[in-house]
Amino acid sequence: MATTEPIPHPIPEPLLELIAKRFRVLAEPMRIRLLDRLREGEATVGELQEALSASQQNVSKHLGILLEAGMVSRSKRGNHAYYAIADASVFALCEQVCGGVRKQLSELEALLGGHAL
Amino acid sequence: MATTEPIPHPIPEPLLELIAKRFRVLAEPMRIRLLDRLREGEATVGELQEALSASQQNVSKHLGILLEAGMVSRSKRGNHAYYAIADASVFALCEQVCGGVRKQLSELEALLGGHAL
DNA sequence: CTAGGTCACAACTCAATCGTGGTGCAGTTG
DNA sequence: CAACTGCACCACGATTGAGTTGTGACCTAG
Repeated sequence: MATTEPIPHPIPEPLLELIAKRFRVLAEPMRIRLLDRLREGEATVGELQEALSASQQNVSKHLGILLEAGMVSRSKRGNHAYYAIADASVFALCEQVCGGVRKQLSELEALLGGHAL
Repeated sequence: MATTEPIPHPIPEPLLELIAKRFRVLAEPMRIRLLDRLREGEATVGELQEALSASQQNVSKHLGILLEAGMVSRSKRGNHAYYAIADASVFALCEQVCGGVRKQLSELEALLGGHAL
């Protein structure tokens, strides 16, 4: 989209921490599940709570983290809070990671005798 | 490389944890610095230790984590252990994240008065 | 105004992890 | 062989984050 060559070589410290922080946000299965569910469209806390079989407080907390990271947006309508994907680029990230995971799994399968999953 | 559309919609649990685990590996500034330094080519633990101003044990430990994640490779030659990038796709990830960070920074700058970096 | 439902915040517990110090092992040198 | 160097493993505080419980704020309905 924009400049695809943004990184100076010795990555400066503050940028380094921002990058790590962003990775850390995605380093939790629950948050990935939330994002994955939000892929279908905006949803309320209650809907996400039920879809993921998690507690309301936990869902709210993780949504708060995703919100602060700028990955989702919140719009309060009436008695509900609707969350939606704000930065669709996270899916590109996930797919990249999935590629790496796939590669790893393939190697494992090869070592184990070539059986599929 | 391979299929670029690998993700079924409700991401299955085990895959979910693998993805999160991979993100977690990159969620540490020290490891990103190690990868960034290894971008120049293979290096020994001592070289990395000096380049990053970190303790030998810490460097070795993080390299072990990166090694287990399949992101670097180790080759022992004589009395030294040479580490090198094994999965160059991690840089694509970092650049994607940098894109997101840039966007965030731009928005912040816009809010603060539109000054450039 | 009262009752019920939805969401967010605060405090707590528990597990994982970072960094360090100490130590063992392999390889090199004289 | 003996001493030294380079690296990895183990165990220990100390910090961080996830998940739960409890509670309060806000909106809606009757």
